[in-house]
Amino acid sequence: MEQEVESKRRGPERSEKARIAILTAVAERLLASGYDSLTMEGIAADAGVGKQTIYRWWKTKGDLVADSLVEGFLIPDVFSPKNTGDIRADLTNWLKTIAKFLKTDTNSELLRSLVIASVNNPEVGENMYNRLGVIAMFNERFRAAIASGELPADTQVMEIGDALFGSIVLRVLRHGKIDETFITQIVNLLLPK
Amino acid sequence: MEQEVESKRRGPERSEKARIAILTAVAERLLASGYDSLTMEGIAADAGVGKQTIYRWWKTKGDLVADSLVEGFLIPDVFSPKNTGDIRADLTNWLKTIAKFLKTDTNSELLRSLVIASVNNPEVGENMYNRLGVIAMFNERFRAAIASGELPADTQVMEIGDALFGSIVLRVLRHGKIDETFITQIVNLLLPK
Amino acid sequence: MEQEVESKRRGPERSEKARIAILTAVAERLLASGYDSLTMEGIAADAGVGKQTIYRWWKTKGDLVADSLVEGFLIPDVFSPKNTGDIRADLTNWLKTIAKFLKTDTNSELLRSLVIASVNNPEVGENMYNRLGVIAMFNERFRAAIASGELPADTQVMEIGDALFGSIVLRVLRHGKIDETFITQIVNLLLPK
Amino acid sequence: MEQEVESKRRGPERSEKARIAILTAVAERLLASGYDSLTMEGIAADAGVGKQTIYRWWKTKGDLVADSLVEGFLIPDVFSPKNTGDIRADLTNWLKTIAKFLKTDTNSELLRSLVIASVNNPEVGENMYNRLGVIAMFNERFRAAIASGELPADTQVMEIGDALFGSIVLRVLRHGKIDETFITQIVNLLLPK
DNA sequence: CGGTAACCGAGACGGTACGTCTCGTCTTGGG
DNA sequence: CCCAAGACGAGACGTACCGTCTCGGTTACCG
Repeated sequence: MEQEVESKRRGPERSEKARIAILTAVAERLLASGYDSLTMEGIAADAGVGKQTIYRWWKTKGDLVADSLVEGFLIPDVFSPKNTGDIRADLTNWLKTIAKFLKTDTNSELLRSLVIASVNNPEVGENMYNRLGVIAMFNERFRAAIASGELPADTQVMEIGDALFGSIVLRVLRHGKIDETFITQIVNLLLPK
Repeated sequence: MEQEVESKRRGPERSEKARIAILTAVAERLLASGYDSLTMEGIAADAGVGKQTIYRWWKTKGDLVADSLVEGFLIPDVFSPKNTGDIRADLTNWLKTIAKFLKTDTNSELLRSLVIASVNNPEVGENMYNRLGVIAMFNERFRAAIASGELPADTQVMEIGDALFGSIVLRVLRHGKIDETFITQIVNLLLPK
Repeated sequence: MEQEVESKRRGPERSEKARIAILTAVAERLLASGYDSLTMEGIAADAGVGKQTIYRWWKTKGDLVADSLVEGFLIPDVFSPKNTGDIRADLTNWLKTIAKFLKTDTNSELLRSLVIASVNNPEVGENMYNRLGVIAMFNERFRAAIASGELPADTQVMEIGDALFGSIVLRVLRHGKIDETFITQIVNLLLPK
Repeated sequence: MEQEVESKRRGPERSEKARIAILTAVAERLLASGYDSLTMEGIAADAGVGKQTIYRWWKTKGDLVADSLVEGFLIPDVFSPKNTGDIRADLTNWLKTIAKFLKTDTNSELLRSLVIASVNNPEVGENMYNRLGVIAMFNERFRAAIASGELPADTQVMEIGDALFGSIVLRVLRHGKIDETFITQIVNLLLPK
């Protein structure tokens, strides 16, 4: 991950242009041809940057992916669940957004790449949760539903979250579809009326 | 994957000794230091085999892992669920076996390696299900429970399976524990009394 | 070189068809793309022959080339010098035949290949002398000229031969021309009127 | 006013240490065991260098040999012919130096290796001429002899050179001796009194 | 205002591994 | 015992990247 800012130093400041170029190159490569083709030399070439500029600010490939993810180069900002007061409806709608996103080969391949990256760097996994709104859905929306009495206080929130997102990951790993039937079934299973 | 047997050809037959040596080497490397250190040259050296002998019979690294998995070099034969007539007890016991297996760093690292391998080769994923008894648990034990009336006929068997195994995979990816608490909670969630 | 025939042995006799196919394949490869592309596997494939059949009868690549040369697959039978009673005229005519032969890229490349082969197998060099008529020219035609009194008895026959053929080899090695001027000059130099 | 046309390159300069190590390794391998054992991997290993560093600067094995030759790693600097005013004596002495050099198996094997290398790279042949003093002998010493009237103006200098050096090459190819008798005879033949 | 420390691009370096090719030997089954 | 086929252990080929190091050039603070 990126280093912290020091108090005062000499010399030029970090080039924002280079930083953006690098994270953009990471995203383009990842989306275009998957994790295997994500080479440091390729990124440097695409970004028009020296390799040292990459290694100066990121230690590993996983850090690069994590950062590119955090900064929104990989997954759009559309996965914040709404709160209409109906937890089942909100969950279903959120799942539909995810299903739509994963419908393209590019995006499901991206998710597979992120799974690989998260093996080498746990931060990738965490950020993936964030970008896809998993945290927002379960840590916030579900907690709110409990607070409002819509759900019982002993609801196993994180277990439901893992079961739900785990189902999705498994399906994507085996190139399966995330369709309406699946959404209905999984919601019924994990959030019975 | 391995080629099919032809009708009749001339020349020496495939060396079983080499085949075993290769699959053993794959398993040893995978268990010892993960997917990243699984190099074709290393496998060949460990197995005392020419590289061409590997490429003659397997096209990709994923094929090697899939075969090593299928032939039982990676995961032991201990995950067949029992049928005591009590589906909750049988599921819980099966989960405990898996939890015990994944308790060691070696084995949880192995599962992470298999997840990576399954991205490049879907067969790895399928065979992982088989070896860990996921198929046996859900396609057989659950079906039997439905047949015996222990479970309702409309039980979403595969959805439960994915949710359960997906939870485990997610937990292992983020180096989390699979403990008794988790087992109790997930069973309660997915198989309510 | 090929093995000697034993007195009596069991089993089928050596396949003449295979022998010819192999020597033909050697010649074709050598003429088509030079010594570097002369691989044992390529020869076997071209000849429709098992590799062992080659190794059974020839020990080295050089032996193959030597045999292909001896049997006339590489250099045609047109280099026997005539004896018109005029040694200068006969030598000049013989040189013109050689010059014509070496005019094509294929043949000059062949000679370069034979030079390489002769480094690994001296027999190739000797047979090259034979096929190009060097032996016939100097060991026979020159001796005859001495016997008939056309040349002095102390003529350094083999030295002249080496000087002449050496000039040609050097020129071919450096891709130089063997033209009429060269022939006139070298004859004047080595066989002064 | 002169313009600074050369745009200075950025980045590290070529490593002279690596360059010398590589050419030395080429020479050692060539002298120790001939052209066949001259492998790129072996050179890289001997020189303590990555293979890419070789391929970065030399395209072929022949280029390596040519460079090693040019830089004097293969043939010593002792073949400049003298000018005593007696061309026959100078030629004879030069030939004796060469004969002495070629007396060892190592050096005659080296010459055979250089002949092979020159087939793939004409520069090797040219540089061999230079290092052995052939150019100096014929293009300079002979021209001087003509200028001083010691030799007739129409002397076929290069033809004599080729005939002489060709004789030597042929003899070395067939593992023959370059002895005093040979030298006397060839000088008498090509430079009659 | 000159020194100097950290930035940048480029890219050479010693390495590892890739997947392919060929070597020479060995092993089948058929003639 | 010959033959075609071809598997085998071995190892070189030339390429792609790795992560480190070294250039010359460019800021931007600091004394």
